[in-house]
Amino acid sequence: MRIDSDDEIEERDTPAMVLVTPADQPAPQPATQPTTQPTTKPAPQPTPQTAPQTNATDPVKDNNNKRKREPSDSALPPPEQKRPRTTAEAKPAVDANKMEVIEKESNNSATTVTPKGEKEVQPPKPQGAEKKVAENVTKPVGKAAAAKAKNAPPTPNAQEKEGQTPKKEETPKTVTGKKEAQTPKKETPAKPLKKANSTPDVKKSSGTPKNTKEEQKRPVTRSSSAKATPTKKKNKSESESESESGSGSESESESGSESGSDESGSESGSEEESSSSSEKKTPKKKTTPKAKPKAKPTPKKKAKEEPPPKKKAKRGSKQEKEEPKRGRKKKEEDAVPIHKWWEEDDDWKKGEKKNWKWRTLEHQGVYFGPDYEPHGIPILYDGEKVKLTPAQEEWATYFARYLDTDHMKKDQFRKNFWKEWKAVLGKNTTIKSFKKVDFSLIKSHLDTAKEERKNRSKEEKNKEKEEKKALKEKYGFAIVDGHKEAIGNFTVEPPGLFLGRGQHPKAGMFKQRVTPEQITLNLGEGVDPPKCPIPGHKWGGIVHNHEVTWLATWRENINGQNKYVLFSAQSSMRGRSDRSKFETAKRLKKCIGKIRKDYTANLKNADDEVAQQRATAMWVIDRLALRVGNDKSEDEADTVGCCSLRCEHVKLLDDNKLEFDFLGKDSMRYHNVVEVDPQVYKNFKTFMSGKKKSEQIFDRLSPPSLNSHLQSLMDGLTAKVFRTYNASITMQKELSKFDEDEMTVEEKVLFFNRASVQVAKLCNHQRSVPKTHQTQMEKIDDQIKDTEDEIAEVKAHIKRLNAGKEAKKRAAGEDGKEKKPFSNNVETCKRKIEALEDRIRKLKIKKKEKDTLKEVSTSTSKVNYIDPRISLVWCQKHNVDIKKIFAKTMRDKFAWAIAEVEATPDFVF
DNA sequence: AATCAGACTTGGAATAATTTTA
DNA sequence: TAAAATTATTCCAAGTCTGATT
Repeated sequence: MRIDSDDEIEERDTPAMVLVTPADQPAPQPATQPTTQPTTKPAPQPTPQTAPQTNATDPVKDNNNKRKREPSDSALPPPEQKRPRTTAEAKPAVDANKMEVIEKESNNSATTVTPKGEKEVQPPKPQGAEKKVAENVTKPVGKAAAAKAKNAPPTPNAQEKEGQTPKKEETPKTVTGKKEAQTPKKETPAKPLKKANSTPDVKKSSGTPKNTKEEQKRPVTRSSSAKATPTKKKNKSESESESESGSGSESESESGSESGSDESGSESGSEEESSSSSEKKTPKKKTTPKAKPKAKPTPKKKAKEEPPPKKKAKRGSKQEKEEPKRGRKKKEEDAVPIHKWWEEDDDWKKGEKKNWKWRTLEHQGVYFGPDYEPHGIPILYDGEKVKLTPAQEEWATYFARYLDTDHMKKDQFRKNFWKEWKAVLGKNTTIKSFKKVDFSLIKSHLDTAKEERKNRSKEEKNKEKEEKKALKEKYGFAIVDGHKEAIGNFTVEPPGLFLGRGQHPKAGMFKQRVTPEQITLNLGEGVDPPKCPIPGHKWGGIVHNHEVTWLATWRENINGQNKYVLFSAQSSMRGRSDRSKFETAKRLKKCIGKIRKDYTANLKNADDEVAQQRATAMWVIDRLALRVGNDKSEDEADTVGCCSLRCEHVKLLDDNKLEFDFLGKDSMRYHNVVEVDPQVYKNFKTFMSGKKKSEQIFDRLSPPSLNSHLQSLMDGLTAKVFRTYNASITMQKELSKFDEDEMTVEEKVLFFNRASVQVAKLCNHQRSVPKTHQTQMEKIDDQIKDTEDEIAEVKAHIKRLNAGKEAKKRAAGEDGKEKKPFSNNVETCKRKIEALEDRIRKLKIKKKEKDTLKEVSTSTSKVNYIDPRISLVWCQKHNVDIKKIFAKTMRDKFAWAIAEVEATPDFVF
C-alpha cells in the first residue's frame, strides 16, 4: 500500500507541520514486501537470489524459515572463525582497543580471573563495589562462594559475618553526594521493625550513615497503613522535577505536569492529557493521597462487560453457549483486583526518591522447581547398556529431550554438550566417543512419560491444577506499596541445556541449577525475608534497592548475565512504563517533521562524515524500522541491526534500490529490496566503497552516539522509539481506512487483523510456517470441493423438481451415514445454494488469510509496539468487542488504556 | 572514548488451555 | 469423546539503553 518512497520523502521535507498530521505518515517500508515485488514471500523463504543459504544449510533447516547464517554466505567462513568485525580500517584507535580486549580475554581464560559465570570470589571488587553494585550483585556472589566452601554447614553466623563485612566497608567509604542520593538501598533504615529472626541476611542495619537522615525523613517504611504521610516532598520536587524525564522513564511526567512550571512540557503535555482525563473521572482521588484501598471491588467493570447483542441467529446460539463460561471467567477476574494505578498520583516520587520504583515491598522469594528425579534408564554405548550416575543421567536426559529436534543438527550444540558431559562422566568412564552413545532408551522413556502425562485422569489433572494455583498464590504475588501485584516469573529457571537461537556458539552448554545461595532478594526494609524453601540453604543476600523493580536476581552461568524475577506485564510497574513508552512515541509524532528535516539535511553533509553516517542511519531506522544494532561479542550469534550492518548485508542495485539481507534479532532474516532516497543510495555507496564485505558500513557511528544525538533532538528519544512510533502510526493509518458498511463482527476483526499484518511486516515480525500449514490448506480445499459438489447436487435436484421428477436419494457420505434429503421446495433449495456459495466465499477468504499469515507474527507488535489506545478507540467506534482483539492478559496489561479510552473516546495517537 | 554491567523491553517458540471437528 | 485445530500463556533468549569504569 504505502510504497513510493520518493514521494514521501519529498513530502516530509517540506513542511514540518505537515508531518504532525496523520497524513504525513512516513510510510515505512515493510521488509517483507519489497516494493518492487509485492508477491515475494517474506524473507524466510529460501529465495533464489539469496542463494547462499541453499541446501548447505540442511543441517540447519530447522526453522524452516529462518535463515541461519552458516555456510550460506559463500564468503563467510565457518562458524568458528567468526569474521572479524572490523570497525574500520580508518580507525587506529579502535584497533588498539580491540587488541586490549583480546588480551584481556586471554588473560581471563588463562588466569584465575573468572569469566563471570563462576562463583569464585571476585577479587578486587569489594571496595569499588561499595555502592549499589556491591549490594546487589557482588555481595551475593561472595556469599555464595563462601557458602559453598563451607557447603554443608549452613550456619547462619557465617553468612552474617560475610554480609556484614562488605557493608562495613561500604560505610566508611566516602560517598559522594551523588552516590548518597542514589544509594537508596543502603539507606535501609536502621530500624528493622521486625527483628531479623535468625536470618542474618538482613543486613540492612549495617550502619549506613547517610541513611539516617533520609531514612528518618521517609515515613517509616511501614507497609500500606501509614502511607498517608506524603506531604513534604514538595520542596524537593522543585529543583528536580524537570530533570526527571531524563532518566528515561518519564513515567513521572505526570507529576511534572502538575507542577505546571515545566517548560519541557511540550511533550509531557500529551501525558497530561491522559492524566487529566483520569483526573476528571476521579477527582476525589486526588485529595486522598496514595493510600488507595486496592481491594475495592470494581463495579464499573460489570457495566462494560455486557456484550452487544448479536443479530444473527447462529451467533446467538453460540453466545448462549459462551455465557456460562463467561460467568466463570468473571469470577476469576474479580479474584485479582485491578490496581488502578493510573488514577493515583506519584507525588511521593520527588527529590531523592525521584528514581524510586517502590516504597514498600514484600514477597515470598522465588520458587525452586522440583529436584531432578533419576529414572535409572541407561544409555547404550557401542550397543552396550551403560548405567549412569544420577548427575550423568540428568544431563543425558536433558540432551535426549532434543533428540528429534533441529537442535541436534547443529554441530555446535552436540559439540558443546559432549564437552561438558564428558567432564561429568569423569576420567574413568568407558564412554570415550560421543558417536557411540545412544540416548534412545532415555528418549523413549521421556516419550512414554509424556504420553502418560497426557492421559492422566481428570482427577490428577485437577489436582495438579490446584497445586499450581496454590503455588501461584504463595509465590506469585508481591505487596508493593500496599497493592497486591502479580509477579511474572517466580520460578527460578530450571537447569537444562542452553538453546541459543540461530548459530549460537554456546548452544548445548549446561545451564546449571540455581541454588538459593546464588539468589539475591530485593525487599523493603523491615520486612521479614521469606524463609528459604530449600532446607539447609539460605538466600545469597537481601537488598533493599528502591530504584529497581526486580524482586530477585541471580547470575546465569552461560553468558554471565543477570536474570531477574520481575513483575508481570499486568502489574502497575510495567503498566506505567508501558504507557510512558507510548507517550514518548506520541511525542515523537509531534517533532518527527523536525527530525526528518534534520537528517535529510545531513544526508548531504559530506564535510562531516559522522553526521552523514548518522543521518543515513536515522533514515534507515525511521523508514525501514530497523533496530539500532548494538555491538555484539564473538560468543553470541552473529546478528546485526542498523549500526552494525556490514557491507555483505547490503547490495547496491540499479535505480536507487538497495537490497538488505541479514540476520536480525533472534537470527530472523531481514530481506528487503527498497527503493531509497537517491541521496541515501549515494551515501551507502560511499560508505561501502573500498571496504571489505566484513566491514561495517557505518564505521563512524555507534549506537550510543546516535542515541545521544536523538536525545538532543527530543527528550527521551532513542532509536527504538522510531519503531514504536512507526508501528503505532501505521496501525492508526490502516485502521482509518475502515469504511464500515454492514460488516459482521468477523469481517471487522478480519479487517483489524489485516491492519496488524501491515505493522508486523513493517517490523519484520516473522514466525516459522506452522508444520501443519500445508495440511490445513488442503483441508480447506477439500471443504470447498465438497461444498461445490453439494451445490451441484442441489442444482440437479432442482432440475428434477422442475421437471416433475421424483427426488433422487442422496448418496451416503464416506462414513456411510445418510444425508438429509433436500427440500422439495424450489425456493428453499435456491436459498440453500446461496448459503453454500456464501460458505465457499468464506472458505476462500479463510484460505487466503491463512496463507498470508503463515509466516507473519502479529502478536509481538500487538503486545509491544502498537499503542493499545489506537486499537481500543477503533473498537469502540465500530462497536467491536474488545475481547475479539485483546485476550484476557492483554486486557489486563492494557487496563490503563481501556480506562483512558473509555473516558476519552476520541483519542488520537 | 571505549567497555562493562545492570536492568528492563522485545521476540519467537514451546507449552498449556480451550474450542472445534470428526 | 477423542483428536485436531486454535488460541492463550509461559518461557527464556536476545535486544536496547544507561550509567559507571577503565
